[in-house]
Amino acid sequence: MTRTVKQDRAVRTRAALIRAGAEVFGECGFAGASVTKIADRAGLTLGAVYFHFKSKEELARLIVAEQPKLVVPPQPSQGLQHAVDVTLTWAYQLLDDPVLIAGARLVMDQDQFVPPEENSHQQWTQILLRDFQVAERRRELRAGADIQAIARLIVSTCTGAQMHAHMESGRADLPHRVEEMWQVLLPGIAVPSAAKKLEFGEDRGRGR
Amino acid sequence: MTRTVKQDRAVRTRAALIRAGAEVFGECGFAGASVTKIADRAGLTLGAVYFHFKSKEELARLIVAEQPKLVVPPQPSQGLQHAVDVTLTWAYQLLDDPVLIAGARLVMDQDQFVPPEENSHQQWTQILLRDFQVAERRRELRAGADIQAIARLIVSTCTGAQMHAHMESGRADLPHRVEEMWQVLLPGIAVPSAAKKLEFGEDRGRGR
DNA sequence: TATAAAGTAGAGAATACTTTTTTTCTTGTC
DNA sequence: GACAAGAAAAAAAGTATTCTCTACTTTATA
Repeated sequence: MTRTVKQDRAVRTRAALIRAGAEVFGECGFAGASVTKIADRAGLTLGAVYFHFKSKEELARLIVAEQPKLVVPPQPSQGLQHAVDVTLTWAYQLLDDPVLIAGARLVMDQDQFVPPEENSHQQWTQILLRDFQVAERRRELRAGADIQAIARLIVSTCTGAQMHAHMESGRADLPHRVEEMWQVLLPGIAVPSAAKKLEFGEDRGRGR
Repeated sequence: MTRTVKQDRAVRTRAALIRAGAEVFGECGFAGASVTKIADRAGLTLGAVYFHFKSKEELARLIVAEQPKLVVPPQPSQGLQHAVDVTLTWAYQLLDDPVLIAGARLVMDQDQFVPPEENSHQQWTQILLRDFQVAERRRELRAGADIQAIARLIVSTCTGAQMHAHMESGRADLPHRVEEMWQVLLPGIAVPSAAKKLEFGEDRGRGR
């Protein structure tokens, strides 16, 4: 009997389809992106798309699920600094990563292909919440801070900032906006001594 | 020659179409909303839609343009308080106004039917910017506050908060989130004496 | 009653997503 | 190295829906 493993050509075309899908979803949204457009963008045909993915929904779902794995701060950190690093890394990486761009664009379309419990808002909120729990133990936060509310606020702000930045500058000034966000937010949530120690800038977002 | 004025039946059906359009756009986004669905929702036919509106784009454009006029705080105010009032009014009205809901949903789809200079981000940012200019003259803001940056930040946050609230609670907790936003933001932008005087709560959003 | 406004009904051409069929390529075995 | 078998991709077809436009009919006004 002839056993055949997955060919690496298949691995490549699958990656190409995910990339092309991310690009088109990022530009047109879910409903506006046609499978034909995606196949064309990848230089492939409809058959290739439907060989690798069960449906347009599944392709979109995989692209959204891929996201959190992509955002890994270049330098180790904890607590408040880690929260800062995650947002900055996300902002810088969003400048040229089609998958992250698609994730941001599909935020509102998610209900069409993602089960309610897995939406990206909650994913990001959980990540930040853990950082703030650590920050709380390290006494970096003001007394009585509602860390759940703060985590949600930051995710909201980043989501909105991405949209503004997309429309006004092609996202180029997103990192700057994220940094501004922290400058305005910090006095309200962190103790001054902890806020003073935080590091920002490009180093935090894409390594030195 | 027989002159005939616009019949008020036409006024009613036009309003019904705008409402139906807003509902469907709000649920499906621009590309996902079909003109057929809109006509069905209004209990009318395709012909009626195209009699009143040149195209699907035009209908969406009108719905987005309608927005700022809809948000009028119930009580007169100025400066910082007016900024607060506008955001709260917007949040409360968004709970049950299909046109505002559509405006929020279409934020990312705008490039498909709105000329770049008229996008809703800039509309709202301008409104808040004027409030902050007044606030600055009244010495409500901290020295050296970048009011342009703050205005953008607030619009971003409201945009993002609407999306989170939509997914997690059907928007029910949006006013609460907006109020939380101000509580966290104010220490960073306003002088304590001015912040202390601000009023929040449902009264500010939909009258007493 | 005549005229224009407002709506209905339906057609057309394009495009949508998906499935099925056919071809090409790759791999393992002899 | 040739051959067989299955994986990968192309090609094509199917079904449904898209947006828009063009008659045609109803309704309201003067």
